[in-house]
Amino acid sequence: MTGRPPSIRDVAEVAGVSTATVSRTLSNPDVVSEKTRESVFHAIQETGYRLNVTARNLRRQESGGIAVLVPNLSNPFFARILSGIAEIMSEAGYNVLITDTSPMSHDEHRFPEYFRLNQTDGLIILDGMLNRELLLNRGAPDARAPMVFACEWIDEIRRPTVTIDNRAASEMAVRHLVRLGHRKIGHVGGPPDNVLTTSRRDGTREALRAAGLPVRADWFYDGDFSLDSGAAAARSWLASKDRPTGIHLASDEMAMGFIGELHRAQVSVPQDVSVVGFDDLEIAPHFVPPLTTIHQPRIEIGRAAAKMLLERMRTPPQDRTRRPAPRVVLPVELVERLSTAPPP
Amino acid sequence: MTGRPPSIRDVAEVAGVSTATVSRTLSNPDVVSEKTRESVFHAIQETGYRLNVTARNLRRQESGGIAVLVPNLSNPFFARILSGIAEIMSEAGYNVLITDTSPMSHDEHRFPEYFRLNQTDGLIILDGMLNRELLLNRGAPDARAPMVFACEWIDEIRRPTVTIDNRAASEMAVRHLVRLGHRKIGHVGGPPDNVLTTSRRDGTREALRAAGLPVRADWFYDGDFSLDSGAAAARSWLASKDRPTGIHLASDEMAMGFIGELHRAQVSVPQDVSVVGFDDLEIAPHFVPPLTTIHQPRIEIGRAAAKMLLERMRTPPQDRTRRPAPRVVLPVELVERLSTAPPP
DNA sequence: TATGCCGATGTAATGGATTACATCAGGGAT
DNA sequence: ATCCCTGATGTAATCCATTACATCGGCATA
Repeated sequence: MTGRPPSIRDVAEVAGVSTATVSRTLSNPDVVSEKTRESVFHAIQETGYRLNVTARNLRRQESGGIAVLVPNLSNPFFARILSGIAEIMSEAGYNVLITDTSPMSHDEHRFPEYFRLNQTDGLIILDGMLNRELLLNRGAPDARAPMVFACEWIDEIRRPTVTIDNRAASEMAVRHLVRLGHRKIGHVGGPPDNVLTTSRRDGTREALRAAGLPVRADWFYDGDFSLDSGAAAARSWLASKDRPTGIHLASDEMAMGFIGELHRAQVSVPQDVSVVGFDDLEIAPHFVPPLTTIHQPRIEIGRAAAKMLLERMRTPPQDRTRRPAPRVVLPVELVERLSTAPPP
Repeated sequence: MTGRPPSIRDVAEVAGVSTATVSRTLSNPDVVSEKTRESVFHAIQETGYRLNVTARNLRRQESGGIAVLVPNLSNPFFARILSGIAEIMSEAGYNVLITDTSPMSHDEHRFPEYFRLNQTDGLIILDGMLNRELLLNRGAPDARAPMVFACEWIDEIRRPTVTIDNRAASEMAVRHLVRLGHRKIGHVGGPPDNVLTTSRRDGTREALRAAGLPVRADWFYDGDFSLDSGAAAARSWLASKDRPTGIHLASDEMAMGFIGELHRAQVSVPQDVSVVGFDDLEIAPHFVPPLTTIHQPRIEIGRAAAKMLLERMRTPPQDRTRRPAPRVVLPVELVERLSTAPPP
């Protein structure tokens, strides 16, 4: 009874037209006469026909999907960015393949799989630490593949980017501490080679310098954006003699890990030390204490990246390389909550 | 210079064999002679050939991908489950399409898109509130499509499931409060019709009954698993006269929202009220105070669901409907941290 | 009436890999 | 020497939708 699913042929037969007409009715309704159009739609109803996307993709030399490369899916920071991407992309009829790159970095072997030709029509990259050569040479998406960076980026690779002004954002964070009266201000950065780490650290330094405050190496702790690394930074802070009274951490997760660890040591925020995070995760306003932080418009970042990629996919390759890669910078804002106060 | 990418034909030509042999070399190396195999591999190297997955999928009547239906991507609970799924699935050569169902529930219209025939070879469903009929009748994955449920499930749909024993888990949570000496215990549940809500609430009731404690309707608050709903529950708690001294909330996010809101009202946990969550999110040990909660083996849930789906996809349809749907129940444990203490 | 054009539709090639079936060569058995 | 069998390989149909090109009918203009 239920043989194979109905194909365009069956529809054509029922409607009494050729397969070409059915196809046209579906992808370009205006070119067929109204009478035909109706009988085709009717035949589609009757047969229960559904387009075979794979066949279309094969013929059109597309894949119907795009891939998003996320450095770490467990980081809640990315969820809303992905929502934004998925929203725009599925509206445009694309599938969104989400790929966590963290296993790849250690297992280069599997990497090119994700780039198999025809596997994806485009790439949104949220991970600035991917192996450059791998990205450009080996795996199939040769230098001409539509590709946009969001949040993070890679300097040597000239591609459209959607970012925020990380430097200015960290400056804002630090200025806020300065404004509250802090004179001893520290910083916890992300992983060493990350572009965000660099810009945020530079912003922090710049703001300190502008305020005439010391930039002390022993007040600049290392982290990796994770909760645990925030806790580790807290331990360093506790261990030092001359402690900063205000700290700006390059991610909310670190800020929360930091505060959590201090709490365990009976040190309270903001009474004993003020904390400014970065990201404004959903949980930030619910944390104890509610976190002062830099708000990133994450859904917007995702949407903007998706739109940019769509545009990029629509422009023919030769035009693509010619024009300079557009750079969108979205605005951020400081959200003042209760993890900051005047110094003790 | 760079025409279209090399196809199996080009390889065949270079290797001096037929396309059939190339295909066999790739998908079934044992049947070709060693000499041929070598020359084919060599030709692949030389031409830079990559398999066109779309063509293979068309021919094999597969899609090469599976879809995961997540109720809410922003909920950090799902990240590790997705990691587990992706790990197993990409090992097996499948793409993983992650789909947030929250826009769908309101926009039924778009729903069937995701189920287009040949769009996915299987489904992992983490959302027990999907429209049953939609799932079974309309969209293409007619009743025979490989489909497994994880975390949540739908009673009327008999499919393999990977779950935890939610009822027993909540019993554990409540027993812990009882053991600490609490006699007035409340509960905050998830969204009304959710299967998890029901089982966890039942577990809570059962444990109270077993301990000879009152099950008071005014101590059972409504929530929806979100941070905000936890905060709302806290406001209800604050507003009531006769307050429970211990609360078990059906998700960590709610527990954190609850604690955060209480903190704002100068009520502290666990001094004034003890809190037990559910899930053991990454942030739970870093929260202030560190959260006592039920640990769910989330990566394992993801892995198990993926393995089950793979097996399901391998068994022919007729066998599939015949055999009873397997049910895997993974163990949970109570993690005692600092959000619980004896009652004031 | 003949010519030309346009809109609507059909015909058939195409995309790339898979695989049922056909073929062929070589070894072993009689 | 003949026949059969087996392992290796080739031939060609197939999966389904798309689209360049061909065709056809009808209307308008000369």
